[in-house]
Amino acid sequence: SANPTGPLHVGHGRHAAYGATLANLLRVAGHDVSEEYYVNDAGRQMEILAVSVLVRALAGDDDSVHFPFAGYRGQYIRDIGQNWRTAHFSAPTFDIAALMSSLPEDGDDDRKETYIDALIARAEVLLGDQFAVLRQFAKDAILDDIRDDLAEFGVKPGLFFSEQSLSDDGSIDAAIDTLRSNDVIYEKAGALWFRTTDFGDEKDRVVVRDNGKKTYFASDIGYHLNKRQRGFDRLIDVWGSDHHGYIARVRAGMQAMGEAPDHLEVRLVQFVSLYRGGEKAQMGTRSGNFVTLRALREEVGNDAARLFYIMRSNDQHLDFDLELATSKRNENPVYYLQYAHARISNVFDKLDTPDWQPTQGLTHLARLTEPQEAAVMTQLARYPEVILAAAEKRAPNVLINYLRDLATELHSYYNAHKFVVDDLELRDARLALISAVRQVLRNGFAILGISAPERM
RNA sequence: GCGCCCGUAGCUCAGAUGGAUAGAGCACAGGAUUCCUAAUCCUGGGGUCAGAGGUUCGAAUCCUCUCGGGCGCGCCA
Repeated sequence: SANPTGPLHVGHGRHAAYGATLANLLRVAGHDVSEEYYVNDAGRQMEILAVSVLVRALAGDDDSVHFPFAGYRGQYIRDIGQNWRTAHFSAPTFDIAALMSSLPEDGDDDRKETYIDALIARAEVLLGDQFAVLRQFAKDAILDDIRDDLAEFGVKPGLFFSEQSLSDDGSIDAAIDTLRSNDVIYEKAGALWFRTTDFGDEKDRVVVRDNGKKTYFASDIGYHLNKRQRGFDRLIDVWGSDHHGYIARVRAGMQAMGEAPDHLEVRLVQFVSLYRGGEKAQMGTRSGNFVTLRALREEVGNDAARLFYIMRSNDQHLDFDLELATSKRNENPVYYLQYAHARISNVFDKLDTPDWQPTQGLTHLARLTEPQEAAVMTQLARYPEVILAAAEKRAPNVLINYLRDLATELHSYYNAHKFVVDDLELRDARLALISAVRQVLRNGFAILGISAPERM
């Protein structure tokens, strides 16, 4: 999931790559898998997004106009503002001065919260029904961008699930009612609390605030219950590691609903640091000046991005070296793997009998007696167990390590022996073997979401 | 203070369920191309597996503590 308040950045990319690859892996291992992207489109952040866009729509590129400290910045906000104005606000009924007159003082501290709330309230008054239209417009624009970005990255969840829809269709209220009837809800200081301590959490948690608004946690319970009710046995969540403290309470929520705790499995993804050569690249989120997933993909390509993101175990910090990802040498695992595939393809391209079939070699496999051939065959035989182990451990990097080893054996074999020899029986046996290697590489690449180039 | 993740070669990292002399790439030194792509391969030096205890016939792996790094501990999302 990610907040639809701006483009995906490099951190989100790792989550997407991990989740998509894990889904592929589980599918190949025999599971029935559905992928969902949870959209955090509820609450105040969408309103903050709306006013950020509104300020830009009214101020244009006049940077002398004050921009709220709590607002979302970046070129994309300007673009959406411009588009919204053209589509829905071509004849403004008020100007920037009216929007911003006599608001409390803004500042880069606690004051920004008060300020942005006042600005939202003002915008709602001035825009009336149009405020909801604006909010929807901004959200759709960003979600469309995220969807396109992910699709280009080979990540295509079957469902983008809206958090807001849980409030709209009463799912959250229903969940809270269930909790109430299970006697784990109580009221304190005007808020509704869920006694998660009954289920091992370290303290109880608020589900409805004293201002009547539901917390993010309430949505979480509603969402997971909803997913269970849609028939899914096992829910695998991919979260940022900074959310690890939430596992206990969400699991408590499931248990209180009468769900077995092991129906929910949470996989944490650690942070990504970008490097360019030896130097750490800027990745701060301040001023909207972060590195987007799209920029990263454009710089290193989809294949390198997909592979680098999941090359390391997901619970380990990732140093993503942009120079390494584009280098065309052994040090770059993308090329190393793909080159093995291209080399094999090239052998078949050069073959003077283009209709050659692997079955021709199967009856002569006993001719494969070289140590490199034994090594390749041993490695090939491991593929099924590696798939199962990687799926079981939820660790796509296990598959990558395997494919690297397979590529190594292939490259060594290639350098030690010629495949297309005059002895046709031996030739056919060798071609059958490398044809099998090519197939396993293709299968593995498909799981990893990277391409299998015929030539490089 | 409490919780989660982590600490393996100069650098980036593999080493699931404990098992023989701890592996790879980069970097460093040397070598291979009349032959299917050298984006490759082969050879070599380089490690007290953060430290200290413990369990075990056997520990990088399991347990405890210490040190070091990252991230959390809201009526935020």
